[in-house]
Amino acid sequence: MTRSRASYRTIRDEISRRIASRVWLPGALIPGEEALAGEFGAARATVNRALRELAEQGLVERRRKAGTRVALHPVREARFAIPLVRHEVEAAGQVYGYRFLSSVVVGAKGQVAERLGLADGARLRHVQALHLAGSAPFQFEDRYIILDTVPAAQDADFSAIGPNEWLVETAPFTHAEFSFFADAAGKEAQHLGIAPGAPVFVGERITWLAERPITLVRMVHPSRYRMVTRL
Amino acid sequence: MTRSRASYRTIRDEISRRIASRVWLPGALIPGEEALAGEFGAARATVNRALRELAEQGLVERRRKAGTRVALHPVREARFAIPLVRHEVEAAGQVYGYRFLSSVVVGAKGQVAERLGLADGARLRHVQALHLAGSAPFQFEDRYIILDTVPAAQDADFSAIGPNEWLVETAPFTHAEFSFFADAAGKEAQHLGIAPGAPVFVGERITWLAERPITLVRMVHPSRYRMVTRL
DNA sequence: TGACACAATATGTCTATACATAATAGCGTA
DNA sequence: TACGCTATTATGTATAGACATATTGTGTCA
Repeated sequence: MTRSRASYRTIRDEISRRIASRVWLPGALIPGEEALAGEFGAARATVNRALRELAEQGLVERRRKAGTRVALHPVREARFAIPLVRHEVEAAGQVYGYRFLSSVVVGAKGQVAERLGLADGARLRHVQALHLAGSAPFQFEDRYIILDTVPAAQDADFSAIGPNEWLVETAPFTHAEFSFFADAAGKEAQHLGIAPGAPVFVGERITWLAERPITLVRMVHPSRYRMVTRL
Repeated sequence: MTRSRASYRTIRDEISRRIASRVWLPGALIPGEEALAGEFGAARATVNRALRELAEQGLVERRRKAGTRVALHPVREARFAIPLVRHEVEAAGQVYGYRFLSSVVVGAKGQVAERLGLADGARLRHVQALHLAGSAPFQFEDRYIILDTVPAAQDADFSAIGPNEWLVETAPFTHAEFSFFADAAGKEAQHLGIAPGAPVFVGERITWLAERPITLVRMVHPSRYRMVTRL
């Protein structure tokens, strides 16, 4: 009976349900893997996988010897996919457009040098481009590429393919830092077709290849943009 | 030899390294689990776990029978922790302050009713509050709680403890939708101590308990706020 | 009483094996 | 050639058993 195919999914969802329905209260210790394995008629490894996923979701906290307890303040995390702009636009059912604006090689200085941990004067390629959804501006891209780390970027042609797309295929990264915030539109206002000072949604990203910075990019969206995720 | 303690971490990191160093190029098929198990002197299950994690990170794509290949456009995902405001402020080393602003029970209507999938007139408790970091406004919270789903919220006292904190301990959620965007400050400007129309960073969240909406909240931050994550 | 060592314990990980399942590739037939 | 069935194959999941490791709690000794 209940040849219930006690898969780790079943177990995970059932435990999740018990937490949601307050059978197991926040902070409470839940039965050990062995006990649950008994209850569900599964192997401990199966229960382990179920609990491990719940812990990743932040629904429970696990500690050796201490056991598993329902998270008191479920510090859950939202996950946002970071796709290519092109894919993002196309996924919304619109036609992607790309407009190259400018490119120049400069020496690192000031805030940019500091944020990248570079000595003043390190050579950077500074690229600006505009991404369109249909005929409407979608994202203004303002990017610095560290030529020491990615020498090939020196001569890359960004007039047809965006530097982002070029980079993901050419220079994989190992670490990254993302930050998102609201700002008032500055010089990019004209490219985005909005008034100077209008609110914009800014995403900044720095990527590294094992301690060496690859690129710093500032992606500016008009305020109609929404970054959405579900869980 | 290489009694190398071939843990799944070791394997995962080594594969990750090979991808980063372009030993295995984007789009390329990498050896099967069996082969890798052989190479690393591990069981297939161990290799499986390593690859499964890499797939979750978006670094590789796996399909039955087709095998595992290096993601062409690594659609990686950034994960943002969604902590309690209080913890967020305290983690920044500042003193958390809370100011209750208003609370009223209203009937659902218009956009709010629509977004929550509620019939017009469903009873909601509408709460407004301000969260402070030190003496500076940190977040303006504008929340609707669906009383059908959380009857206890009818009489809860939000003058000392914020509705967010009350909810996470009282009404765990099973699903959620997050969205983030930039906007121009409206009526909340005065509470945040900024000029009307100044850019603000807005986080909206809807949570559900198994198809039943719990709450809709709009969290408004002054533009100095940054949402940051690393990976 | 306090500090420290140690045993007990729950989770963490690995192995070997088996069967399940999705998806491809190839074969045979119309 | 086109279509559809089938065998094959790589991943997906489950199992029992074992050992590893972190952490708690206890007991001992100063």
